[in-house]
This record gives sequence, structure tokens and C-alpha cells, in this order.
Amino acid sequence: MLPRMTLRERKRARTRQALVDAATELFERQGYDETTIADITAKAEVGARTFFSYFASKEELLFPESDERVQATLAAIADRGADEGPAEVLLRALSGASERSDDMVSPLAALRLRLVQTVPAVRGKGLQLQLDAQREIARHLADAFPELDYVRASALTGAFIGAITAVLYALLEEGDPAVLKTAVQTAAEVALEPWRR
Amino acid sequence: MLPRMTLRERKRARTRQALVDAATELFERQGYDETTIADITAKAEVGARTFFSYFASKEELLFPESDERVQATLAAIADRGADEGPAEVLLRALSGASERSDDMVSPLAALRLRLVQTVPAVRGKGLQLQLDAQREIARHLADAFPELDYVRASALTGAFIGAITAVLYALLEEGDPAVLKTAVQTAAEVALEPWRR
DNA sequence: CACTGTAACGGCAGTCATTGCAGATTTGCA
DNA sequence: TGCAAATCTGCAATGACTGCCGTTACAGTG
Repeated sequence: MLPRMTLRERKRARTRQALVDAATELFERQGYDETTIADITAKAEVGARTFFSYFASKEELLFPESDERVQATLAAIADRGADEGPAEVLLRALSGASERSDDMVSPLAALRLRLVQTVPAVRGKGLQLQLDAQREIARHLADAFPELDYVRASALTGAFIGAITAVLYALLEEGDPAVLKTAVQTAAEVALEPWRR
Repeated sequence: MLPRMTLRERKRARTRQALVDAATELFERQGYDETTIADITAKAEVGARTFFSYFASKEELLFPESDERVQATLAAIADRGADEGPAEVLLRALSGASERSDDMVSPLAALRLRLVQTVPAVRGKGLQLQLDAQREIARHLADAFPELDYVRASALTGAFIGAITAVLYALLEEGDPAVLKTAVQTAAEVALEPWRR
């Protein structure tokens, strides 16, 4: 066996996952507001106080790896080809992301999307993360493309994320992941069309 | 004297304003988290329970007339000239809004802008309202301009608001209202440039 | 002006998220 | 094996928010 992680770390990861799983199931079954931290920790078999050593708040549990997509996008910016414009880079990042991860269609993601629609606190948290991501991407875009100042970069990023969000919300009901991915990609392309040359 | 409002309504408006004023001052002095609802209601001389018959939450107090700007924008869309494209309409709405109201420079607005930067709960609420506004504007744009589908409209609106937000955040320190207004207007124009035929 | 229905007030008790504190427990490492 | 650091947890407290409900003030009517 390869203890790539120490026992401590493995244990911690297991508990974390147990919390996420317990919460996910309870949220599905009884709803977000109706599920208390105590319910979650009871089901995950840890003390109630422990919850807060894993997540700073109840909402945070719904956004675990939120950083990954941002990192992937930043990587796409860094790896840009000599002939790519900013819009092309974003589109490439998007198509890469939807191939690589199931993040937009995982069960947690589906639950999250639903809760973002219906629970104010969750929506607030989600938007907060989204705006942070948006700003970071804009900053990197502005750095990478001399012809793009920060305002233009912000506008471009806003258009990109705005369009994706619009489609995601509009197609909430869509069950088929492939259809959804295609729709999102197409939407982003259409939306950024004015920015290409 | 013209009792355009009944005594009851005037009284209610006065109490509401008293709450806003009390909160504003306390937030300034001791900070948002350090100010409790009890503090606010004590200073405004009403019962603590009464607070919630005026505002659904502590954050909501910071966003009173948030609807007005949206309404003004929707009106601008409705009043569009035959030769105006969607980007022109948004820019006209923006310049009209900044002339008409001091909303971006009122003391409450300044406080709000600061708190949105620093207090997560406030930021969440603000973003929530912003997204709602964004969606409503996009919907109306799509309705008003046949050549604009909902996705494109969302992208355009996202670019518009994204650019404005970027500048507002970047120029947080700017003291002169005139400078700020000009910067915002210019930024929006620059950002929407790719959309103007 | 008296009368009555309704809106507004404000106290009380309860739920729940979140936090600081402090005493166990467990794990990493020498 | 033995100690220091990291974790886990129970306890108590704070503060937002809600439901319940008796009291008071105001509006509209005759």
C-alpha cells in the first residue's frame, strides 16, 4: 500500500467526504434549510463542533473543488498559442474543462445548481465565488494580452461567464450531460463572437 | 400641507428612515458585524422585533431603492429610438442614471460599496440583487431586439455590468463623484465597443 | 363624534448557525 | 517508548431570525 498521505490526512479526507455525502443525501431528502448541522454531523458520526473544522459554513460544503476550474482557465491563458486572441483562449479553456471533468454534471453539481436557484444563502455564496473567479481571470487576461486593459478584460470575462450562466440556468431541466455541454459551448462561442477580431 | 400619504404611511416612512440612519451611523462607527439588530433598534427607538417588519434581514437595510436603477434601465429599453442598437440603449441608460441620481455617491452608497468589499454576507446579498437585475435586463433586451437571442442578450448585459463593476471596485478610493461618473461611463463605452456595429 | 376592523408594535420564547474555550484523544516522529 | 502537535468534542454564549399573541393606534364609516 502506498501511503501517499499520512494516516492523519487519509482519515481527514475520509471524514470530509463523509460529511459531504451525509449532507448531500439529507439536502436531497429534506431540503437545505430543513437540514441542520446537527443532522449532518450525526449522520456522518462526528461531533457537531467538528463540522466547522472542515467547512467554515454550511454553504461552503456545497462548493468543494471550486478552485479547480479557475486554475484550469488560468493555465489555458498561460499556454496560449501565438495566434490566439483572448476570446479564443477562453473558449479553449471551456471546451477543455468540459471534457476533462464531470463537474457540471456530477450529482453534487446538480444539487448545487438546484440549491443556487432556490436558497438565497447558497446563491450568495456561489455568486461570491463566481465573482472572485471572474476577477482573477480578468486580471490574468489583462496581463497576458497587452492590447487588453483591465476594463476590457473584465467586460470580456463578464460576457463569457454571463452567457454560460444564462444557459446553465435556462437548461436546468436538461438531463443529458452531452446536450448541456454542447449548449454551453455553443452559447459561449456565440456570445464572444463580437470579440473575435 | 398635503397629506399625499396617510399619517400611517408617513409614520412608517419615518421609522424606516430612522432605522436606516441609525444603522448607517453604527456601521460606520463600529463596523457591520459589531453592530447588532438590538443596537440599531435601540438607537432608532423601536422594539427589536419591529426591525423585521421593515427589512427581511440585516443586509437588506443596505439596499433600499435597489429597484430604481433597474426600472430606469428597463424604461430606457422601452423608449429606444428606431436607430439605436442594444449597446447604445444600455449606454444611454447609464448616462441618464448617473445624471439623475446621486445613488453612486450618496453616503449610504459609499458605505455599501465598502461593506460589499469586506463583509461576505453583504457581498452575497449585493451580488444576488445584481444578478437578478442582470437577468431582467437581459430578458427585456432580448424581447426588444429581435436580432438578439437570450444568450446574446445575457452576454451583452454581463459585459456591461462586468465592466462597470470592475471600474467601481478599482476606483473605490476615488473621492470625486464627477471623476467616478466619467470613468464608469467611459469604461462602459469601451467595453461595449465590440458590440456596436 | 363614536365605532370597528385592520395594520403596526413590541415582548417572549424557541431554533439554529457559528464561535471561543478547554479538556480529552490520536498521530507523527525522534 | 514518550512528547508535541494536530484533532475531536462537549459546553456555553452570542446573535440573527421566526412564530405567537396581546395591546395600541389609525382609517373609514355612519
